[in-house]
Amino acid sequence: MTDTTHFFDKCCQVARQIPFGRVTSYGAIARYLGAAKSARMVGYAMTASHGNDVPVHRVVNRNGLLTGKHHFEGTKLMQQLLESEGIQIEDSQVIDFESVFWDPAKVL
DNA sequence: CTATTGACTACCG
DNA sequence: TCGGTAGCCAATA
Repeated sequence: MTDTTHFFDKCCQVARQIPFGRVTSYGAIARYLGAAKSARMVGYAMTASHGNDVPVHRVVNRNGLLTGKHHFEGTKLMQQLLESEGIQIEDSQVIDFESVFWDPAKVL
């Protein structure tokens, strides 16, 4: 596991630790992993982890926009999930994103 | 090994 | 404010 897959696994681990009713950004996770420029890889890892217990729906882009909604069954499924957790969504974008934002480095 | 791609981010006009 | 371009890096073909 000390290979390149390490990055992939770490992303899943962090995403799994996202508390209920909170969200985080790809860049935040990437930065925590020491690869701030690999934000895309975080999202890529999410797709691969999409079949695991990883609440990837809590991961959004830097603007709080649900860019990954297309990877779910329904484009509105991701939004519904977040709203279900008490997060307000408008036009596939997280309202008060800063308030619900969860920084991995802050807990880990 | 090379080329393409993508759930990003930052910069530019 | 907004659309297009560039840079980045790892996985996949």
